[in-house]
Amino acid sequence: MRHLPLSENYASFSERSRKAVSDILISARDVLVEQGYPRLTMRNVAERAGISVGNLNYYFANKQDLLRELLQAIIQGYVEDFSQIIHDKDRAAIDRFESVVRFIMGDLETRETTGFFPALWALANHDPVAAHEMDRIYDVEKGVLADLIAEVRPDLSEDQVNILALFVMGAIEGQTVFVGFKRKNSELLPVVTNAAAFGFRRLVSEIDGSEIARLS
Amino acid sequence: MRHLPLSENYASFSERSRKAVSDILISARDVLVEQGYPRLTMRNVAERAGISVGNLNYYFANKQDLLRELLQAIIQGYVEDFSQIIHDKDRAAIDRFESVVRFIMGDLETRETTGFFPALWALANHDPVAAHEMDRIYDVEKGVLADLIAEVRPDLSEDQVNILALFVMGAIEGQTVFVGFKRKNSELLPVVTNAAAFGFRRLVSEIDGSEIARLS
Amino acid sequence: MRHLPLSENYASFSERSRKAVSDILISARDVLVEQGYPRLTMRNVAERAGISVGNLNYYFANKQDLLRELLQAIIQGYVEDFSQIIHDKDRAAIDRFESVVRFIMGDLETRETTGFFPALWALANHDPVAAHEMDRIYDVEKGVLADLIAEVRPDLSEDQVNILALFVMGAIEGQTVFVGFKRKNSELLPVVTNAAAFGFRRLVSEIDGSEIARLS
Amino acid sequence: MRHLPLSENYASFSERSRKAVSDILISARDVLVEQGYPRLTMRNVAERAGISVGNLNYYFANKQDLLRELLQAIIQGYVEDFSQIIHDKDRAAIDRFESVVRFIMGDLETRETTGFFPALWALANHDPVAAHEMDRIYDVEKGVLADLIAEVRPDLSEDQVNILALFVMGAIEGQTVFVGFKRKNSELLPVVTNAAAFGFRRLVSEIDGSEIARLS
DNA sequence: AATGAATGAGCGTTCATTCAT
DNA sequence: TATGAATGAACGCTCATTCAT
Repeated sequence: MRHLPLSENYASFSERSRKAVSDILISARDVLVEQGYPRLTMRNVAERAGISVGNLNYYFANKQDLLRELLQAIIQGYVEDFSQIIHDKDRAAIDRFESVVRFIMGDLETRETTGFFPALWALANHDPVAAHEMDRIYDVEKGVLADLIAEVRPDLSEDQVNILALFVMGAIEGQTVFVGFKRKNSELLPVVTNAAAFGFRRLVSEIDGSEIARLS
Repeated sequence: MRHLPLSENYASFSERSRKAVSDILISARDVLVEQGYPRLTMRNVAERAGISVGNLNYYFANKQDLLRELLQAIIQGYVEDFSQIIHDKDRAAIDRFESVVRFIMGDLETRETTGFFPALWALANHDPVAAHEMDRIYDVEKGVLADLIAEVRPDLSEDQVNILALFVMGAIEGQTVFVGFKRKNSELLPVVTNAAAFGFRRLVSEIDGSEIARLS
Repeated sequence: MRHLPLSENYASFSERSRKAVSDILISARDVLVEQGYPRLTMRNVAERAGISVGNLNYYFANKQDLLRELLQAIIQGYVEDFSQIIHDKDRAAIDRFESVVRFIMGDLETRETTGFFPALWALANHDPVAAHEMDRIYDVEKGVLADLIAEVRPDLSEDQVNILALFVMGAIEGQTVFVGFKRKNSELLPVVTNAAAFGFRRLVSEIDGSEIARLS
Repeated sequence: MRHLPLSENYASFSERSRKAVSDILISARDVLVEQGYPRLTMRNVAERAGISVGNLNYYFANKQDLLRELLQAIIQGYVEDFSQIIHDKDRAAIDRFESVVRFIMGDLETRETTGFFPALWALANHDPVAAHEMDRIYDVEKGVLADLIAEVRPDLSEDQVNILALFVMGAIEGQTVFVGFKRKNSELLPVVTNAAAFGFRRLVSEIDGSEIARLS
């Protein structure tokens, strides 16, 4: 599983405390991913982390705080992954674009991703903190895609590039609930990935700027 | 808002009962959509419906039953909509395919759709009833897409058609959390729809069967 | 099972009503005997009787009333049985006494008796109605025993006879919870009955009046 | 009142916890004895103990657990009393037997005994835990009686001794509901005790083994 | 007579949170 | 830091009872 990087809020903490906080966040993530948000209770997290509820409340004064830090930590992990995608300048931009698409889709089949993101999306509908963290990760993901699309299509405006990136990102993320971990068609992820790669490649390469704005 | 068709379980009920059940389901849907699943409590639903908890339990013996009927009713509404998509034989299959894509995407911006589906996806990760209802609606949606794709591309095998339909469906549904109701980029739904229409049209028209199975 | 004689309260009722009341009481008795007092709910009784709760409340305005009538009816059945014990004047009084002891003990093994009386005793500790009905049945039972003891022992005072009858009655009833229906030692009822018959016969025949009042 | 010995489950608890558990069990016993089993609710117990329902559930995770511990504790108190009955070897076995009979009967008039045992008997008809605890106490009581009877009557087989002990025990316990605390004839307990002592003494001394097996 | 619909109180239980130690 | 103890509100659900039809 992805590691859980602590936010800078904990920079000044002792190593022991950082370990405790980290253990708690890992436990919370596991509960959330394995049992869903309604079962993400302070008790369950404390039990999973092997500490008392009182102690959990010492590290996280309330559930809101825990949830915020949890979302930040999980999302930071994904953000760091995206940031590490190498922009190998030797390869054609469109090929690097396809690589990124395939990379993101490859992640959908992990238990963590399938368990976490639908919960995040649902939460973001009513929880501002979740909505904010959701924006954070997808701004990064969209930025990665937009950079590559801009390189492939210097003729497009920034807005047009942005729209394409937004669509491609949503289209990829949407696969989660159909071919994700233990989902009904999870064995089809590889071939769906092929369809995605082909489709987005064509789309990005061939769409005319005017198509984006045209009336239906 | 979409109406909530009662299941045939209630066919034999009195008009008064059907009205009460319908009111309850509408209240439950509103609570779910507006406040999210964790707030979907028997008390909240009863209060919203203007009845007592006792009476709510009279109509739905337990929360599981209420949730099942709610999911069935909501999903039946979507299923009926899909079933009504006219297969206008005068138009080319690829044009009808694009119409369907635009129709589905047009639905994403409704409050109900944006509020409901992420909740359903999250629920389906841990609740078998939700998982089953989710399968039901997406089998229909995928079937609609697959029929059209098969008509456009008689050269593809059933499996290949199915994979394309699965991808297109996931790609459309994924837009929900980015351009849905009150989401950050909801004003971009029309142009993203254009990108989707263009991209899927190209994909379906031009992909070679061998592309689907090729190694990455 | 013993029949359930309706009290004279229902003498003026139509045959149809008497049938309904009787059905309800039988259902209530069955629920009480089979499931215990905590499960003797209006709903359970109505369901068992195949009528609605509303209708049950039509016949018995509240649970107290139902319970009172139920206790009266059940106990009346036992009372009538006791009353039918033939005082065969041809046999010796002590033999008839033993017959009555054996008769009462023979009843303990029925499901109804084992299920009903402990519930009645527990109820009588806190419910005046139950206490009153309990007095009623045991006054009769004690009277039967006392009459025979008085015949066996004309030398004893009425008080002394009464005390002996009270003791014998309690001693018999107490067997219920040890050798009653499905109780741990229920297969020993016949031999325990022998011990009882022998013991009470000796006791009644041989005890001296002065023994009853002596200090321990 | 009898003290309530905590089971060894609580041996490792802090003094404060043991005090709390003990207070709760005492409160629960009082509620059960004074108000009966249907009123033995978590809320009533908590209120009686002067704590919150939440705290009650902290000590006893559910009502079943509370009931089990309560029954165990109450019964352990009686068991310990029985175990302390001195087998004074200087006196004749039959005299010691009579003493035990008188000792047990002397207990019937306490509020606790009269309130508790009928509730236990009723409960045992439908609750396996109650049935088990009931077996536990009566196995001890029967053992005490059987030991003495065997000493009095070395000519009887173990089975025969057991049957006599079973009968005597039931006969004693049965007095509870007639001459127990605040029962109709409670003032007669002393004289009934005399009758019992005399009757059982004669029975045990004089019954012939063959009487136990004879047909009625 | 009989039903179905409705209520409000109370049930056992879980929850996030607080606090003394 | 860490625990165990405590709270009060809310949870899903059942209950006896009422009422319009």
